[in-house]
Amino acid sequence: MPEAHPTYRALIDAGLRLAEQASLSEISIDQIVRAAGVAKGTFYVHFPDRSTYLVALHTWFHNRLKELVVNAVADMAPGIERLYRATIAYLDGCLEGRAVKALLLEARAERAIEAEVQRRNAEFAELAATNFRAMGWLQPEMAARLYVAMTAEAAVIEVGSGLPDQNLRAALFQFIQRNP
Amino acid sequence: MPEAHPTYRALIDAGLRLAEQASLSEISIDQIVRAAGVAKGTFYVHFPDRSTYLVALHTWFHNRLKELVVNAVADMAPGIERLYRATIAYLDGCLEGRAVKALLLEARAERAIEAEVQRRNAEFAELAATNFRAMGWLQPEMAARLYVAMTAEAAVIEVGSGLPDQNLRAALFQFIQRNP
DNA sequence: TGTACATCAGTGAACGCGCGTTCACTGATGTAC
DNA sequence: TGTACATCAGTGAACGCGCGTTCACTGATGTAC
Repeated sequence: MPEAHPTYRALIDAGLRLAEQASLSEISIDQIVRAAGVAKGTFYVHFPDRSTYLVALHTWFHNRLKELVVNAVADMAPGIERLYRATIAYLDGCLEGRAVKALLLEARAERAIEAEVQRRNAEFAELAATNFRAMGWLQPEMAARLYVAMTAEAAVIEVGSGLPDQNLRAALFQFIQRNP
Repeated sequence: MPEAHPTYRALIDAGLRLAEQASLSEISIDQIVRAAGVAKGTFYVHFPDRSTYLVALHTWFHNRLKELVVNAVADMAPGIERLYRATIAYLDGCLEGRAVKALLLEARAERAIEAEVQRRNAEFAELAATNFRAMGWLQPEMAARLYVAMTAEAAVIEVGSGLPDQNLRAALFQFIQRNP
């Protein structure tokens, strides 16, 4: 597996670091290789082109986040409690890596990884939909997609300050409380 | 007022048309002037640089949308009914111009207009907050900001198909029904 | 153990390309007298 | 009414720059015999 190669990792790590300050479209290969401490040609030893790299970067971020969420609710039955717990795991996970804004929000503007982002968002929406269904909501799939968008917005706000914001989370949960 | 000049308008209109198919970062000045039917130099007669143009483009879009929303609820008292009506006006307004995805969502990735987008989103959130306050929600400002994000997501979904989606709107409203 | 060859990550100069921006110039319209 | 000058939107060739990508080469490691 090529993803295990140290230089591959170094290039991905460099990208995640750069994405803390810049949007994906602003990150050039020059910047990436400089941050990773390798020559420009080395980039093309590990990635056929820039697009493939951006997809890999996004996948890396998303897989880690999804794993956190899935683990956090592994033993729970679908329902509002599981939705709470999943949301908290998601927000906490986003706070660990600061590249959230670029990868969660701005990634949607990158033609190169548009499809990938859409697929990944659908995964999260599907996870959430189970809970909305158990909670007896009408249109659980659509509610789930909207809820994911709302949670992503909350993550972007929190990453802005770098700290969990309990008032914000309370506001978020208010949208799913006392509903049919 | 320079915005009234026909060529200025033509350049903005060209941008709005191009934004239906591409994200803002992908739209080059070559494309803009070709779409507007003017020479490249003409662009710089009306805009000092690309950033200023993008801000003007976003402002144009936002002003129109805000006007629609404000007019739709002008005679109503704050509360859930006004929030419904404002949301519907917002979604209907987005369906008229197809550049929504670029200007609502992907615009946040553009360093050039980041601040502008933030200010505009805050305006919408402020409008919505009045209603959440009247509805007795805790954290009405934060709830409003999350709600705006959710509504923007709904707009992007609708513009994808080009048609209003009543199930989607029902799902959206479910988040604010039967709440304290 | 020693020699010859294969493999492959890594290097960095060089490439062509498209971009945003500049600028000297044109031509139509307005103003002064 | 006619002449001289000023103003200003519009033009398009030319610019320098940074980008993604290529490629001939290096050097270390592995393999065969």
